[in-house]
Amino acid sequence: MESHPPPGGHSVRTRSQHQRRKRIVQAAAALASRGGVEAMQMRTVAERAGVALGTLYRYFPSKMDLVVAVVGEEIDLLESSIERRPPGATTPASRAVDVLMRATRGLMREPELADALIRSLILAEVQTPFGDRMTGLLLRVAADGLTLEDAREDQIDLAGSLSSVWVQELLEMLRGRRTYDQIQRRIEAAAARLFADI
Amino acid sequence: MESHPPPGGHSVRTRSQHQRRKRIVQAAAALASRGGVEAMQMRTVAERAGVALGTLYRYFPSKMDLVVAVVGEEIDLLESSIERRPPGATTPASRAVDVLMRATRGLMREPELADALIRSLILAEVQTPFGDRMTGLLLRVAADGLTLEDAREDQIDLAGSLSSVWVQELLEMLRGRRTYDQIQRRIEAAAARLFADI
DNA sequence: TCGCAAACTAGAACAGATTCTAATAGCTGT
DNA sequence: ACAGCTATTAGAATCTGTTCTAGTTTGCGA
Repeated sequence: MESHPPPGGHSVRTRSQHQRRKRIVQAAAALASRGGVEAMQMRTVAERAGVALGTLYRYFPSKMDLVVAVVGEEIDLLESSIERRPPGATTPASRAVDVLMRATRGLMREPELADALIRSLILAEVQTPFGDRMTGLLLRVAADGLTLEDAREDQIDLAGSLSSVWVQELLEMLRGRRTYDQIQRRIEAAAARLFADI
Repeated sequence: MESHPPPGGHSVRTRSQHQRRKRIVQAAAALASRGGVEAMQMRTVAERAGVALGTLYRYFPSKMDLVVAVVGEEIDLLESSIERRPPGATTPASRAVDVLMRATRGLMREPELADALIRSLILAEVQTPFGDRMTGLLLRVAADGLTLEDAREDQIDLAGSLSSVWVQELLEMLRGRRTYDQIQRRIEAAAARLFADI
């Protein structure tokens, strides 16, 4: 239910705790990229990361928290990729499409992981930074550096909507009900309209 | 994972099997409309429906299948209500908004059940007719009688996108992260753009 | 260095979904 | 009435997420 404050409660996370946390997330990601969430069993993750089950639960109070952490890393990758090579298209809508399709291709590379992560996140009871981060990324890229704080409410609404459309399309694709081209067409259509006057 | 063919495998479902199935679904719905999915425990459902656990699993191979069945009944209600009293607004976009907000209010009445509904929709492996039905309903209502078969692909895309936005907003609401008014604002903004030239 | 609080560990315990088993009940065709 | 089949039942068993326990290790301020 909670996010994941460092174990101690009040103090700063030490280096070794940071390492441990990282090892756990990596082990989890490795397992998930094979058999999906069900292969990512808490006992197995703990074993693989070389920590006790209780320790795993100290770092990640629930499996969902762990999933969220794994997803967080994926988004980090996307963000740094965008930073490294920003979309060069000329309209806000096409820059947004660029980002989303790049993310789509990234996730397609590990379909099991993607499927597991997307599903879990959508079902998550916990507050996940996922939606907000994607929304912020879209705004930044579409409206040239606009941040979530500076954006007008209606701009946030529209970026959020585009993000929703994308997530749903991604899910459909992972279910085998959409091709990459279909997603692209739909995202382009939605972005062109939603971001027309952003 | 599977749909739910009648127990026997090949033969027609008998009356008593039909009754049994119905009792199970009713018991499940009753439990879910209180504590949500977690209150709807398989043992409890079986007990409440007066069948053995094994029998419950013969009818519904997984809890999700049971949820989907419960949800199916709710969707029927929703659709027939909308057909009984069609939205009277003047623009396609506002008729679509009308439908979606009516559905929203309907679902708000049983939040626990709604939560289960939306979640199951999103993660169902099985093809739930819901997405298509909602898309079709939106098209029909917005473009005055247009059916899924007659619609152009781009129209279906846009209606599908609006449906995605709605589902995501609904989920956020059920998580307590959106108010009704926020949803309305977002749906109106999205519909106005997506359905502008439908 | 001492001592304490927090972190860690192995493993048992618990909970709820799902599966399995052995036995019984009910129907169908002969 | 009988044989053979499927449905059903009670209950045990299994699997995995989560919690709990009791004891050990570690970091660190006095």
